[in-house]
Amino acid sequence: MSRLRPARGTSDLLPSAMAAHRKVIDAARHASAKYGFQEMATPIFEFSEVFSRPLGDSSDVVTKETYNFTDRGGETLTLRPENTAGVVRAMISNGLTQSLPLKYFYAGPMFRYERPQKGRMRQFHQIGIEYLGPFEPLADAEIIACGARVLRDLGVLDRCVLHLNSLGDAESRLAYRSALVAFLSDHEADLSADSKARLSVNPLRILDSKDVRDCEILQTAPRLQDHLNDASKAHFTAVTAALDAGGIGWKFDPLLVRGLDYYCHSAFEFITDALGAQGTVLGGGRYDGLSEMLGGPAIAGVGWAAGIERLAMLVGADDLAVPDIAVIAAEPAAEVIVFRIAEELRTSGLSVDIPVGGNVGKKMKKIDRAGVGFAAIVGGAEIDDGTVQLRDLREGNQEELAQAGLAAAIANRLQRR
RNA sequence: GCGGGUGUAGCUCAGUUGGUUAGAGCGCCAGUUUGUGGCACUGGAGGUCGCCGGUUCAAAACCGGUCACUCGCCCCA
Repeated sequence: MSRLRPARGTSDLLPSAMAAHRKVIDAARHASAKYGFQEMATPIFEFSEVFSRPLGDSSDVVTKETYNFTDRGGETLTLRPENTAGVVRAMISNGLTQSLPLKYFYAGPMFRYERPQKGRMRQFHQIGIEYLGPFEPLADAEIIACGARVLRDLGVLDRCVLHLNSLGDAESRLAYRSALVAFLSDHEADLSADSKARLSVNPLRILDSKDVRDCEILQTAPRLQDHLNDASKAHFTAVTAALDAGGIGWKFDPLLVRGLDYYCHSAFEFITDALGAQGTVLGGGRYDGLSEMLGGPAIAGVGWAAGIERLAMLVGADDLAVPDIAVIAAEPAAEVIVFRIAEELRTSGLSVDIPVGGNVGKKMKKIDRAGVGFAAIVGGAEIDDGTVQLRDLREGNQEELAQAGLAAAIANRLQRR
């Protein structure tokens, strides 16, 4: 075991892992483009206020999970723990509040200081979409539909259940919050230690406690859906009607409360039981208050993010890309010719490897192990004739071809496979 | 921050009640094949047994500490 290792909670993406990530990102990019989302990126670090102001002091993400640092100019910066705040900040910074609505897709690394475990890393990667501007419930439905399509295109939707809840608007949430606090205060002595602490800081979070006694108490607690005002009820009904019309299955989950403070109305998670304790594979909701919290105008928004590592574990990797052909010099005098042929083949669109080191046998062995299907061998006789020996490694046969027009001949044989 | 599990070759793992020079499979390198891969055979390289200390005539094994990884709690993607 080497002493040289990646920092805790980080890992290298070697080609096979990278291929799985690529597959997830490509699927999400294609699916979101069908809904009109355009790819963009924000910096991976921001002034710390970008995250601390909207996420709130009660959120675990900010209180204990962020990577903060001071740069040489004395600025206080934070590695992004999620990307929604950064996207909204970008909207405000670039004056795009005059160009609504905006539909953005992003993919990139996020950072949270946590104990790593299955499906959870300190540097992890997310794909996500943000739909900025519309307050209409159809926007909620559209981004959920987009999330479902990403999962379906990846072939994992049937292993996920869409959990959906409504947190209501600010008025409904406040009314419910006071009712819940009043109820739980009567049972405070029986609550778990964590929940006691949350009672004053972030009482809604007690709803998704997994503590057994907490769950018993919550059986008789006032319910969020009973405190939704008419506007909030209408919003939720419209979202679910659209999902039903679009053939998207969902499950009402009154205990689903997302961790970040700026959520309202729709909150949802696609959850799987195939990943151990980290079941949430894609989650999001509506965040109409976020822009104002950042000091911008009141602008509505809905979006979601999905963990690439978690999806990649569900999806598995494709085979790695292998060159179409290797061009082999049988003697030193053939090397420049081989190089010239390789460049010509690449110009024609083929992917070409030039194995180095050892004799022809070693080179053949190397490309065979790599899975290359064809070898073009050039030695003294071929130099004189302007030919190559084209060997088909899968069939085991070989023929002599002119160097001129070689690309077409190879393309032809690749087609026939 | 709190619990459980695991640390032996590049990888997956054996290693008996403590006992000579720590093993296997796969992988890697080389040869049988000096212009041709797979298959086979032969040989080779590669280990401070995570680290430090203790017990012992003797420790990969037993004890203590420590570090790392891993799975959970918390929270989330």
